[in-house]
Amino acid sequence: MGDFAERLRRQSRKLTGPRLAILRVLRERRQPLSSKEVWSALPPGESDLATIYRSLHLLEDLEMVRRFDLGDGVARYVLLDEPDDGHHHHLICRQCAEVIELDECFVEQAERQIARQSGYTGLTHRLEFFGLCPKCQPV
Amino acid sequence: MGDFAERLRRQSRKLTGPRLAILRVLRERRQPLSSKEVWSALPPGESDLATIYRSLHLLEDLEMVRRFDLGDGVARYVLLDEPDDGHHHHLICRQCAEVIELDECFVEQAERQIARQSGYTGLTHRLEFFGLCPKCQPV
DNA sequence: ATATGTGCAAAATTTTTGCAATACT
DNA sequence: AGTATTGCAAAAATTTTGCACATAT
Repeated sequence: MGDFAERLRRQSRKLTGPRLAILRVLRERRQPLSSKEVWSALPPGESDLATIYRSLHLLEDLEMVRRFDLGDGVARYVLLDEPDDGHHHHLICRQCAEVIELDECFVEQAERQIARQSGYTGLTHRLEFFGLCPKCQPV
Repeated sequence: MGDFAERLRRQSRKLTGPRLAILRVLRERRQPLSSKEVWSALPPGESDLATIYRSLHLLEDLEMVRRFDLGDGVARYVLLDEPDDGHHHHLICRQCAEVIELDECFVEQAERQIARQSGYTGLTHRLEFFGLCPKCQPV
């Protein structure tokens, strides 16, 4: 966890109790969590929802956390374990929302070609797979 | 536009003024639009925001429209021109939110492999590219 | 010491819902 | 005629903000 302290300090941001707590929750449950879910996971009375919203925004800016839209109107976040964790994609169960990380990424070449053809620069992408995990499949 | 009437009728849903208006707006501006944006695009006093929310939900269920999350907390929608429009991806300018449709999709093989390895079924995916369009690039 | 961050309460935003009146088929 | 849908107003739900106090560096 020392790494996070480091990265916060570098931006003259502080490693506070609430931020640590949030990071811990995101690390335990590895699913994308909404602000409210993080808040419920913390000891009652010991955390403030507004603080969690603010912290998650900050952590997103610092790229310690990644916003993740599941398609209902709620922002969820997952921990990015390493600073430049490279890059991976997700496989998400439509039913139980289990998330599997896929570590390969084969989109890079396509990205280069698209950049060339469109004139766009600074390309990034987001790729997510959805399906039914084995446990959720009808028998 | 007759096609939409057809598809609504088949589900015993009605082709009403507001729905037509919404579809027209989505067809003219081809960008992903939020409920409020659709509402502002319509003659003032002639449309109700709640109706637009309800209509967009319905149209999404009927797969005449597709929900599109740009990452702020606002649901946007684009028209799906054909019933099974196949499948394409988007290239979105981070600055001006211009959207370009990419009609090729090269993810299908990967999808098959992931399904095989993970045991997931019914795989679908979502792939979006982000970048700076030529007009938005710093000189 | 000082800038950054928290907690609380209040506000702003986005989305949903109830119900009587209206419009489509 | 009969059901689906609208419009309005009110409520939920989510997210943001102001400000005095607290905390990390």
